[in-house]
Amino acid sequence: MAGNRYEEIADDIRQEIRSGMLKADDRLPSEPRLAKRYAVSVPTVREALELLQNEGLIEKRHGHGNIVRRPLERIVYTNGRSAAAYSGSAFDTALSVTVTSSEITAEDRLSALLRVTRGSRLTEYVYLSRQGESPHSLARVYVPCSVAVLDPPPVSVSPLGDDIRDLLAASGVETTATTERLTARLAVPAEAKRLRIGTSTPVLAVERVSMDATGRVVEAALLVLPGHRAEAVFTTRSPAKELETTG
Amino acid sequence: MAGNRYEEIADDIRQEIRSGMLKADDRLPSEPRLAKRYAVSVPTVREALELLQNEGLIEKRHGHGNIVRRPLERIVYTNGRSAAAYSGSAFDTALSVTVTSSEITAEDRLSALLRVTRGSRLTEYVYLSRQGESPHSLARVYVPCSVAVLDPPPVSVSPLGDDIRDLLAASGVETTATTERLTARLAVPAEAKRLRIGTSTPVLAVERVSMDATGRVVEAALLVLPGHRAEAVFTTRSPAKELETTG
DNA sequence: GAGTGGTCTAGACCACGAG
DNA sequence: TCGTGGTCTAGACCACTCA
Repeated sequence: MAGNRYEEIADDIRQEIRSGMLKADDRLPSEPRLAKRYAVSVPTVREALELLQNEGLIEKRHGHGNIVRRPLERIVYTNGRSAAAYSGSAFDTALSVTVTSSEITAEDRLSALLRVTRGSRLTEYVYLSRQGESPHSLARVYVPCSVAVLDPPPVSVSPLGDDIRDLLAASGVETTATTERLTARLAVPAEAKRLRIGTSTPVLAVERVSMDATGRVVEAALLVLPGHRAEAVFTTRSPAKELETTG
Repeated sequence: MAGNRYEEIADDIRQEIRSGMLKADDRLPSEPRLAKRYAVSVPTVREALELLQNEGLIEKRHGHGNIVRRPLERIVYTNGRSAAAYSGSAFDTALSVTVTSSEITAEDRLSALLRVTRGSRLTEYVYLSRQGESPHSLARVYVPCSVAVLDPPPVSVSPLGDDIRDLLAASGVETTATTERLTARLAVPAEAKRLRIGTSTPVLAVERVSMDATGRVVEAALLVLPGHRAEAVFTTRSPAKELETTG
């Protein structure tokens, strides 16, 4: 089926995980040991493990071992709101979200995203959600200080920073339009470290920009969602039906 | 900066491409030659080239060489419609789209997607768009035979199969809602071969489902867009304003 | 300090593509 | 046929984790 030796090995270990022979938090045999078991060299084993890492089945820990991951909650991002599938009782640990905030200066990318002049002051909120020990998703939310200066919510229930817009609304800044730009790319090293994934793991990257009625950007966010546990769902109703009614 | 040797090498070659020292369609020196130039081993060179392949800068051709890619048009998928950025005159070759169709039987995944019973008959349209010699994007569109049997458009201008919905509308089947589900993953071998990308290249995968007013699924599509040249943009207006009017 | 994964070496052999 | 990339080997050396 899979002509490559490392794919066969990955299939075999995947089977051991799915069948329950290897359980969550178990440590795989060391890479030299796996190489012996499958009668291959260590780099071949490592290629197989890389596949499993990219699927979210194992976590590689330098100096420690290759660990079977607990199944994590899927991130569902629906029409501009996070709706992490709180799939009832399927998970023994709930999501926890930590938020840190700091004031920063808008540089090239952020000034373009928020449509403010370079050097403007912004508040940055960094949302890191965890499920048990495992980092789950990463969101960075930016609000120009000229729009509002909010108290940072020390503990949030919105892993992707949705509550910022609610806080803005509470202080009189209404969001009337949100634009999301989604791309698929590999994790950059800093993200990989934070989310405990590999640099060959695909992520769904979301740029979210919220505007008020005057077209002013009131909030922007950069979301990084590991590909193997994230999906974005958008529903559009009655498209292209305005052709007849437009004058 | 980048502690890894292969990242330094990738940076160097990237620079040569961006600066114009290496031009589109140029063949890089062979991998052993590059290894000599950088005083590293061939596998290290190959890791560097893999990075460049994943960024869409080069194309690896087995038995032939590593080729500098022409810059390709970006795929912009906006609110359920493809709006490939025909960026004016920047590209010397236009997109061409070839469509092939065949009648198939709905299996597990497709029957669930289209909400038809397993074994139902479907028409499958495969859209492969190319820019010059390079495959650009891949779309598979499915229409249940119970909904309509359309003439396949032999040449299309919609690289992502949008015209199917127009054809459906022309035959009296109106689409009133479209749901897109987007994920980031690595290309599977079959896709990698068709799109001439690598199996470590991230793709933006889109599942699109279109329904008519009765909730019947009239069309579904599976889109595969190479991550380095695709983005999906969704705009939502006045969200969460119905809270006060709902009883 | 013992054991682990991370990076890299210097080859071998096979499969593919073009002349 | 020959040069290319694709896969794999059998190590070396370093960096990290944990007892």
